[in-house]
Amino acid sequence: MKVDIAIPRTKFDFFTYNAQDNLQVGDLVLVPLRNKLKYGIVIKINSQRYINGIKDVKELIEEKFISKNLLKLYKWIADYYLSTLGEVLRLTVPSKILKKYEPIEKPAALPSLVKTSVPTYPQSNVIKRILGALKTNYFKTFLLYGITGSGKTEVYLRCVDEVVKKGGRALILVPEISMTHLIYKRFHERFGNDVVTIHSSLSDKERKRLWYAIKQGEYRIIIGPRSAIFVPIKDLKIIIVDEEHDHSYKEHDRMPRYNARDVAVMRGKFENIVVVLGSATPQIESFRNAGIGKYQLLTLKERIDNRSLPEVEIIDLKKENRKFISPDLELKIEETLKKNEQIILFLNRRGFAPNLICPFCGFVAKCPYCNLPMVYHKPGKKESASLSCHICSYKSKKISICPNCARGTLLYRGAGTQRIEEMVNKIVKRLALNHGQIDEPIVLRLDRDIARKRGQAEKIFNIFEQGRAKVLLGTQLVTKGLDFPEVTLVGIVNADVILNFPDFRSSERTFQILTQVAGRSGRGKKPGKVLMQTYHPEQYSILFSQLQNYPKFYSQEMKFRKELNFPPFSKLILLRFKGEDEKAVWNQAEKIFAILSRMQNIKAFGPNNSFYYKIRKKYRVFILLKTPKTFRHGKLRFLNSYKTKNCTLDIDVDPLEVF
DNA sequence: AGCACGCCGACT
DNA sequence: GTCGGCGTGCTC
Repeated sequence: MKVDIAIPRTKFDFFTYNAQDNLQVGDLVLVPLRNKLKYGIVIKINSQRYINGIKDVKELIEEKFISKNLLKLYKWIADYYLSTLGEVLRLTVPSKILKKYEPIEKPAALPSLVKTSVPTYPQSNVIKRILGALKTNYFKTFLLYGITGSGKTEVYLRCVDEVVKKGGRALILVPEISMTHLIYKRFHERFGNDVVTIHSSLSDKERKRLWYAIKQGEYRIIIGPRSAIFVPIKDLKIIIVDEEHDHSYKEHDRMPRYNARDVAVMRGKFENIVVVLGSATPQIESFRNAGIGKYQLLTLKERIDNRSLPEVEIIDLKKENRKFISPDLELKIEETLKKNEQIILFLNRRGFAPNLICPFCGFVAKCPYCNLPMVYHKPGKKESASLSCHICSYKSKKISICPNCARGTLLYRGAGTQRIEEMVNKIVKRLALNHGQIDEPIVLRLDRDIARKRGQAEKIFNIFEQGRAKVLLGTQLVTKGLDFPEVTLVGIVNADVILNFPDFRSSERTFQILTQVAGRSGRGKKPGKVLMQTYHPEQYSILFSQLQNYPKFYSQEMKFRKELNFPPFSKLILLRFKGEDEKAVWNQAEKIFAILSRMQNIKAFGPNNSFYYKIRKKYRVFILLKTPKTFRHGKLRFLNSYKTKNCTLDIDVDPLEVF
């Protein structure tokens, strides 16, 4: 008999082989491909496909390697994201197969409800609804919209507890590595060794072992980032997607460009289980889905223990004469430090200064590969002062004299986290605080430059949690999921960084990030305060994040989306053309644009320069397609063959960034 | 996507 | 003389 076999890390859906009759769909086999042996998964038996030169399956490795439900899911992903099964399986099957894995025999640890707390009334209402759905053993998706500090994690814990008691298993997706351990901590103290995290710093060997261990049911609670959605789990009963609006759930670099949140919902559908999407600032599409009944909306409107949301004050930077830290913010920082309370400062920009500019001729230091301004980084303990391209990571030595006119010294323009750190340290010094440990810094900076070192972020969070430092200053890393009760002041140094992106989601992202970071304030007994510095105090995402009013932001944003026919009113597909030969890239884009504009039900926009027109010497041009939501976009698959020598084409279904 | 084959520059 | 650079093209 002939069988169709999907082979991971190929760009095809499947290959056809001759085989014995004993093979079943889902089996793992070894097959010859291009005079090498490869692992593959049987996706169809009794294939009628006719093709020359069919080879034989070499060996059956493992029966029922992938379940039918998961295979259905993988096919859906390949289909929906215009990818192939071979590409999808790259994410789902360990690169080297472990033979004869023996699960460790461990006692079935009962959930240890040691640190259980009593849920509040609103929490228990929400929990009741989810538990009700769990009892039915049927697919249902909940959108848990709960404001910051309303205790969403407690809801997750309760639901997982119920699932585990009944012998089921739970999968919890979290946005990224830095957040994995925060959630892990909460689950670990409740469930002990039944919890496992899959984080990116695992070695291949450990990852492989975990994959098998999980598949064979060794753990009951699995926590991981977006790729964890693919892991086979026995008796899976619930999938929780924490901070469902987060952009790190979307893969944008390579195929398949999936969104793990949406894949989670589809997995729930195929496996007939419950999915919970949680957020204080749901993605517009998700809230819409709740509005039209596709998801069930659950709401937590209040903070736990009757704590109030922090008071948010806007500071108009137009009136502050180009100061990075306004007098109001400076005063508030001083007051808070004097009271010995903690501060989080947020600025979405790494480095010391985003521009190095000549005051005489206007020269700006730019990356030779991307033609974009280089960011000045101060010397660190190991690195010397440098200019760094934040797009391609190219680094060069810092220059002082203008290479263009040689008339004088280059100036720093703008401020990144390093510069703000310096300024805050000056404030601290002036106060001459009695800190006890002289050698420990009062101000901690956390951005990707620092978090790059393994375990460093965790270390910084721990120091801050213990109160050994008073100010935590950083980029997006300090906005997500942090729960430090002693923080009573959050300062947003520049609320506009994301707003200035030419993207239809820039308002939404601004609202999300400002609301999230504001929510870090006043989580303990003392009331919190937020100071938000902006050049656009009248902009609606700034205003509604000041009020921390998601529903109002949602309805305003929906008006704009409807007017311009953006999601959730349409479906987007982004085509990105890239190549070193500028002309070839444009030619190819024009050619495809002509084809697409003749197609029914597709509105094509472009071709346009990308916002980053050149990255690593490659020019970038895009076409945006808007289609009706119900449009079957599978017919666009033919675009995959439009790659040429000089021009590659990336296709992104449901892109989150359109520039 | 990988992985081989293939045809030109700097090395033991 | 070869090692290896990455351009090109194929995989049941």
